[in-house]
Amino acid sequence: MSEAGTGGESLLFLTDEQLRKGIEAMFFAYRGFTADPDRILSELGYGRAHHRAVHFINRRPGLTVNALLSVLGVTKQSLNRVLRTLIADGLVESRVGKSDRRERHLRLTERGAELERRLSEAQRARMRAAYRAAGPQAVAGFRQVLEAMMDDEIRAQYLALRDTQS
Amino acid sequence: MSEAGTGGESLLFLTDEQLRKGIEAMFFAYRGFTADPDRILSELGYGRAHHRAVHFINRRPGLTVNALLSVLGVTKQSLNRVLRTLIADGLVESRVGKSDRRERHLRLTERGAELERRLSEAQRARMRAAYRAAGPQAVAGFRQVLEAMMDDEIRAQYLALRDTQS
DNA sequence: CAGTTTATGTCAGCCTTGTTGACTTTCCAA
DNA sequence: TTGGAAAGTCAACAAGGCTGACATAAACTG
Repeated sequence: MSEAGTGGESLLFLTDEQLRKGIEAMFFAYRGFTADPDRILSELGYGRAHHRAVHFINRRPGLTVNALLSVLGVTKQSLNRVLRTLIADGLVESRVGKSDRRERHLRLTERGAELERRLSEAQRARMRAAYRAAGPQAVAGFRQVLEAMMDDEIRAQYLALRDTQS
Repeated sequence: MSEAGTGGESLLFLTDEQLRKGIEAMFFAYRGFTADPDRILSELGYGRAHHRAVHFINRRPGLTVNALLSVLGVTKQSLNRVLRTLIADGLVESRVGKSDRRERHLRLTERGAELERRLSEAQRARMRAAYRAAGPQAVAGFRQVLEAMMDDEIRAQYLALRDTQS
């Protein structure tokens, strides 16, 4: 795994050693990525699962339980537990669907939106600092590698969501 | 990436919208990042915690429980449970410290090393594909952003480990 | 209209992996 | 030599995954 490559480009960045550094960087960076929201959440007695639900409900207001399920990649029983507490606490509202009354459409209440802003601002602040430190070109590369790392199915979901207005 | 900015550089990459895309990319990519090892682990009745322990024991053979604890960022009780099963299953060996007999020094057995190779090769394969697809420049940016995203303390640990031979 | 499928919710029970508290063994310093 | 600190272990609890079974309501299909 080394030395000069085909196409006149070095392949040194594909050595096991380089890959290992990337793997460890991913592991440690993800800890930082979730650290700030985690602190806020634990004050309120919530966990990461609540954050994820709130995030995607904010992103697609009115989405159905089923849609949320498939974005999050968890079972309905697992999501339901989280959703139940968010609804009981008045952060999420569940409305019966107009055209299909079996569906429940989810949206954040004003209080839910407030929590969402608090969580996402904390997460953005760290991201902003990292982006600023690394510069625009690094950020473009960062996004490229992450997108290439996703499962095909997940990437399709991500791309469909990516350029959507919230 | 265009426009004029302070210092002659565009700041469009720091908009909330761009940050949000990065946050979601991180979320979905991490799922892909762990997906392959997770499949192998669940066949064997292990979880991600076992993977992390095996990874870092392989990286620093002979490290103490305490050292492993601080790399992983969990409590010793939590780690102990995982370690106990790995030792019972003959994947990890625990030796009483020579100079300080309170310490336990951990290393992989041959079977443990075999599992480690299987797990890390699966993870590297995905990483390699992503790196190859994105190219060396993107990879450099990827690493820069990840490093900037870590907590200061964690980054120090990561950097100390980064260029160490395993 | 009867029967089936779909969307959702709920209960029960299991597992992994985090937590805190209490305890033992060992080391070291006063 | 004794008391505290450090390393590790055991016990018990909680969050949040999972599966399986089942209920309800609404929609769809023959």
